[in-house]
Order: sequence, then C-alpha cells, then structure tokens
Amino acid sequence: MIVSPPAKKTTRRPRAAKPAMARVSALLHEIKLNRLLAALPSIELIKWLPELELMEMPLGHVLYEAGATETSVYFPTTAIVSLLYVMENGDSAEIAGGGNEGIVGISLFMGGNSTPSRAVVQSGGRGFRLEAHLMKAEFDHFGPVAHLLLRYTQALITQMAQTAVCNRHHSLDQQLCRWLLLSLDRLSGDELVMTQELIANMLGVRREGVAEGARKLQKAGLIRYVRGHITVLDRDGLEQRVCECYQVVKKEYDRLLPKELAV
Amino acid sequence: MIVSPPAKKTTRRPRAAKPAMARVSALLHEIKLNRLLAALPSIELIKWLPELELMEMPLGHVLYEAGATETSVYFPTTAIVSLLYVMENGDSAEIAGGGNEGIVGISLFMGGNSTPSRAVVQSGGRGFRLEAHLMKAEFDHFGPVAHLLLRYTQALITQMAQTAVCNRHHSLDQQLCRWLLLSLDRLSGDELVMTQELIANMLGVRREGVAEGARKLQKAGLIRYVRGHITVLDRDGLEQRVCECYQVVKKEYDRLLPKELAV
DNA sequence: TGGCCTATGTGCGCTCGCTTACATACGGAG
DNA sequence: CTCCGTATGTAAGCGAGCGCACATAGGCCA
Repeated sequence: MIVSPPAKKTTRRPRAAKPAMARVSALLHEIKLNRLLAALPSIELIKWLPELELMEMPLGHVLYEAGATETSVYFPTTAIVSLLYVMENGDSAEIAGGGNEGIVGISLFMGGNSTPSRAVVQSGGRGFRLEAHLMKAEFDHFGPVAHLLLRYTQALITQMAQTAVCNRHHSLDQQLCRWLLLSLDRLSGDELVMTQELIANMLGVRREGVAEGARKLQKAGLIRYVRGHITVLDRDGLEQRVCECYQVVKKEYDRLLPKELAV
Repeated sequence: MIVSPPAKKTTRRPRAAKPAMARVSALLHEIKLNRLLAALPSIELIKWLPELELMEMPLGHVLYEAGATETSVYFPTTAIVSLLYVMENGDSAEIAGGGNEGIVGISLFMGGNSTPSRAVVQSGGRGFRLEAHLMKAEFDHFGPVAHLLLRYTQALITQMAQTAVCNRHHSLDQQLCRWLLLSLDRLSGDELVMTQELIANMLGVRREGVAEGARKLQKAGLIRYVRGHITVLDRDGLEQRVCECYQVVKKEYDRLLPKELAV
C-alpha cells in the first residue's frame, strides 16, 4: 500500500539564459502563486530571490523521508504535497496536506529537524526550494516571516486535528468529499490528476471504497472521472455532502493566513 | 456524548501564610514536576516565580473553550489535560493529551490565540497558570524558552498525527492500550482515576466498547478496575499489546524534550 | 491492429464497532 | 441498613468497510 511511485530524482530546472529582467519577472509571477511567499515583506523577498530555486515536483516525488534530517524547505506553487505516515505493515494514512498556501518542512524551524512522517507530491506541479540554513537564519531573526510561519503551522495543526476527528467519526464518502475539496482549493482549475488508488492510499482506505464513493458522486452529477482525471462539475454539491471538518479547516486557514498579496 | 462534568469554577489556591522561604521551597518542588518549567533557565524561572499561580485542576474542568481567546497558559504538574474536538452533533474525539511534560495553550505563542478544540482536565490534579501577556512577552524574546516551546509543539504535532493514524487503522483494543500508556506516562503512580465512560468520550467510541476492551485486559491480568479506578498491574503486558503509535509518540517526546531537570 | 498494462467495476463473505436494550453491582446518603 | 444513582456487564441485530477474487475497459506501444 506504500505510496512510492516512479521515485524520480529531484529535477532542478536549469536557469534559462534569458535576459535578467525577464527572468526575474517570471520568477516573481511564480512566487506570487504561493501565499506564504506572496506575503513576504519586500525586503525579505529581495534577499531570498537569488536563493529560491524553482523546481518541478512530479507526482510521487518524495520531498522528505520519515525520520530523515531535512536539508531544504519547499514552497509549492502548483503542486500539492501530502504528509503521510507509513506504518510498519505498509499501510499509510495522510496526516495533512499542503499546497500553494504553505510550506513543507516546518520541523526545520520548529527545532526537531525531522518528523516521523513522509512528504510526497500528491499532485504534480512546481514549487520553490530553499536551503535549510537560509530558512533557519531568517526564522531566527524572529521577524514578520517567523510569525507568518508560526501562524501557518497552527493552521496545519488544525488540519491534522480535524483529520484525526474525521478518521474517527465520518464516513468514507464524507472523507472523500473533504479530500476532494481541500485538494481543489489548492489548485486553480477544476480538475484533479490522480488515480483512485492514490486517493485510497492518502485516506488510508481500500481502493474499492474510493471507487464506490466516486461512483456515487458521479451518479449524482458532482464529478466526472476518467482514468486518473477527476473533473469537479458541481462544487456546491460537494460542499453539501462534506462533513463539518472541511469548513473548520478552511476557516482556520482563512483566519490565520493573509488573504491578499503583500508584494 | 459531550464531556462536560461538574463544570466547577477555577479554584485558585490562596497563598498560605508561611514564611517566605518555605513557600518558595514548596513552589520550587511543585515546579520541578512539570518538565517544561523544570527545564527553564534559572533567570527565567526567577522572573516567572512570582507570576506562576498554582491551582487545582479538578476532573472535567474546562481550561479553554473551542474558539475562545486564550487569556492564560497552563503547566500541568499532576493533572492531565485533553485537547478534544466536539462535533456539531455532540460526539467528541481527543486530538492530543498533555500533562506534566508540557504546556496547554500553544496557540498563544503560535499566533492564533484560539483553536477549534477544547481543553478539558481528564485526570484531576494540580498545575500552574500564567498570564497570557507574560507568556507572550517571554516568547517574543525568542530565547531558550521559545525554542523549548517550539520543540514541545512539534512533539504535540506528532501526537496529533499519530492520533489520526491510529483512528484510521488500529482496533479499539489497541487504542485503549495506547491511551492508558500515554496517560500512565504522565502520572507518578500506577492508578488512573477515570470512568470508562470518560475514556470512551476521549477515544470517540462507545462506552460498551471500552468496557469490553477493559474486560479483556483485566482477564489477561494487565489491569484491574473498580468504579472509575484503573490500576495497571502489568505495564509490559500493555506495551506488548499496543500498536506502534505509542512508541512513535514517546520517542518523539524523548527526542525533542529535555529529559533532565535544569534547575 | 492487436496485445498489454494500468485504472476502474463489482460481488461475496467476514469482522469490527455501533445501536439498542437491559441486567447487575458498588458505594455513598439518609 | 436501605435506597438509589452511578458504573459496569451482556447480548442480539445491523451496517460500514475490509479482504479477496475477478471482470472490464481505456490508453499506449509495437
């Protein structure tokens, strides 16, 4: 049941040989896609700009292995990353997810430098990488950036808590809705590229269970899926079926994180 | 299913009219019972000493209500506090627990000032209270205390994550063992004072389920229970039955928090 | 075009924990 | 010592989700 697809190496996109201004402009556009980066004060942003490395985050790519010391942090822009715990027998369960609203690798500034969970790309896309020591140095100034990161961490905590609650009390169908909506919120369009098998691994349930849940949603006209491509047709319909957990998490993210760009 | 017992008012123990030295000595002894307070550098401790208010934490006492702004933080010494989420329909589930190893009220220094979960005393005892602004001021110095608090927070995160995993994959019996062991680790003796009904609310399961699980453990000679008093007879036996979640959490606490007293 | 791999559809028996409904037993208050 | 509230014991029926086994179907490649 372990999620360990193609296991590709970190593919660093070589800097294109464009004129400097064009390159910076393109970078800035990409940066704005991540809510944390977008909220950075200009001073910090200028400082970080040369250090932020744009990279591809292909589906299944493992950013952190459980227990391993983190040497970088990541700011997804168009990718979605899952934090999941893999048990001794191979079964897995998602702890929380992160995307363009946050950062992957909080244990770096929290002080532990590692966690018992793994970080895997759940939806392919792009993101930025930043060296651990730069992140740590910035955090230790304990300025606006640090406070922002801590607030993000608290939002992440809420998500984990709600995952625990949802796992305990809610039906597979409701959890599926929650998961689709949370994923959708992190993407721009209305299509998710992921197989039911993958979703099953994330939710920690059987693939057949996801298949049945997805079929119900399709019959109800809420989604359409074809071989790893899920299109959401009726978002409101999903929100009507989802358990309270979704709103709780969403509200906390909205409350704790800046909505608008500060750049 | 809501956990809302006697709902007593916060009973502040009036300072006894002892000689100053004796009073300080008694306080210091109590302070050492909490691992975070015990690990405080002497300078901070002296600063805090007049501000730390020793208080009774009776079973069922609510330290924080979900969504309410926190005005104090708490350092349990002999009490155990549960963070639990109460759903719209009244069902509840424990997110994580805290006791003499930590602090209750992390959202204060994380920046959110509130959480969607409630903090309830799960096992009666004592603890210290500290005004929110003092805590915040100390944290903002961003010295050793802040780093300690962040490491504690990461340990708490691990506990939440493991709760989510355990809720998903492990049997009620295993979860019961995990819960008993985690509670036991926060107390000095081998006896827990709590009804099966209370445990059921924490685990988010039925009372009958807990009753059956407890009966099995009693038959196996691991515990003995009589009307709200559970005595652990064979701790090793429990550890053999528990799922991996317990060890994962324990290891992270040991890794992230100081073991020895620094006073 | 045909073969093959991956993704999804479907059914059956089983187990766990829930729902419901009572029975019993401890222990304090009178 | 008795009463009664709280805590616990027990059981029948049920439903969600699991394990397993296999059928189908889309898409890629030769």
